[in-house]
Amino acid sequence: MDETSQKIIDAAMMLVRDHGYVATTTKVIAKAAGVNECTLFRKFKNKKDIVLQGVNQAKWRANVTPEIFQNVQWDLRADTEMFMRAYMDRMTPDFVNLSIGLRAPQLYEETASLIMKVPQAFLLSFTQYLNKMHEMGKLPKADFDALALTVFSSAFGYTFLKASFGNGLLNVEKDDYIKNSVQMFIKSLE
Amino acid sequence: MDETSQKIIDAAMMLVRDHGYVATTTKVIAKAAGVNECTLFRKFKNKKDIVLQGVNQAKWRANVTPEIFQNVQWDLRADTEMFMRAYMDRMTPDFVNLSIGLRAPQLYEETASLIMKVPQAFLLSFTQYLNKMHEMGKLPKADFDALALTVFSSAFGYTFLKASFGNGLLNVEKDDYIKNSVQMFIKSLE
DNA sequence: ACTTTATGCAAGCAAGTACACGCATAAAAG
DNA sequence: CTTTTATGCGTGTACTTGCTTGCATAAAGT
Repeated sequence: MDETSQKIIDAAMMLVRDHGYVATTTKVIAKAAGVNECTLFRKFKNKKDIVLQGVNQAKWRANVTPEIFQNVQWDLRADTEMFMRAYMDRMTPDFVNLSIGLRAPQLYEETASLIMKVPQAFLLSFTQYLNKMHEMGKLPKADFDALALTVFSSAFGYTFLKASFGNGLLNVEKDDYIKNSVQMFIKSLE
Repeated sequence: MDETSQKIIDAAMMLVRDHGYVATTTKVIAKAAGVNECTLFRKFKNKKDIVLQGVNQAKWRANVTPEIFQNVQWDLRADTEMFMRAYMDRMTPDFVNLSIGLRAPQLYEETASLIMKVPQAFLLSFTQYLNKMHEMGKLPKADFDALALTVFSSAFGYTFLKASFGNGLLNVEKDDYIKNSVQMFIKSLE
């Protein structure tokens, strides 16, 4: 990926994040990237191609992959906090807004599976973790699918609401929120 | 509100829900409403005016107001389930998608406060409820702001994820999910 | 019977949109 | 030194977009 192309992609992704895909015109992409408009079309097939290549770059995905959840200590509280924090630290308001900006009918079909990978990474990893904890005799049998979903929803809900409404809606600090949510989760399993 | 204007508003809102505000053109609104395009501008100031009037209609807001949370029995489990169900029954995928479709910079400033009223209604009502339960001696002292937020995030997260990814991501049934989440919440307060 | 009101229809308009073409030029590669 | 490559610049094109105007007509109200 040459420097110019990368500048174009970066500009496009930031604009999509801030204004949505449809409202992001090739003209403003070019201006924001500091290149001539026709350069976009020399480097990329079309506008959609720019964004699609951006979505496929690691730097334009919140770095939420199964790997970030591997560092477990087999302690329920510490690990659940780690899971939530790993997600919430990476899924910044910027990335929340980007995934909404990408929800244009023209490209959603091609981006949905990528966007879905983030929640999937959390849910799969955490469910597997809970199952292993059960096998190790550290957890009673329970509906781990539903439990993992509840924990993830908590992380997701907070992140999304914060990104959308800021402190106008919720003035609970992230750390307090995580502690509180995990405490709830733990106690319910005792 | 005359019949024609209402048809126009309804068509516009459905299109915004399905394709977003920017991608919803006056041409397709007219076609979907079964009227001539110039009729839109006889009835409304401009495209934005159509959507703004739609947003202000009760039928185009999920009917989530503080009133729907009034029917409490002062039983923590029953009431928390009622809160979650009241929200989740009304906030259908259609309304989730509509609120995303409305997130266009051109009108977000004027719709954000309306969109925010839904989470606010839940959070305020539930926090007040928890405080009253505490006054009645049925609950120990706790950080009710953070607790309410966690419960709401659970409801919100499930609703949003279901609307966005359907059963591809989560095959947990709504009723199971509510029961599970509420169980978690209750136990944590014991 | 007359007037008002609501709508359709055709045409149009200024601005914008994605994208293309040809030409100039400067740097990099051979 | 020559050729290739990358880019800027101006112009252009086919189409769309939000919105307007003038005229016809049918229904509704008086």
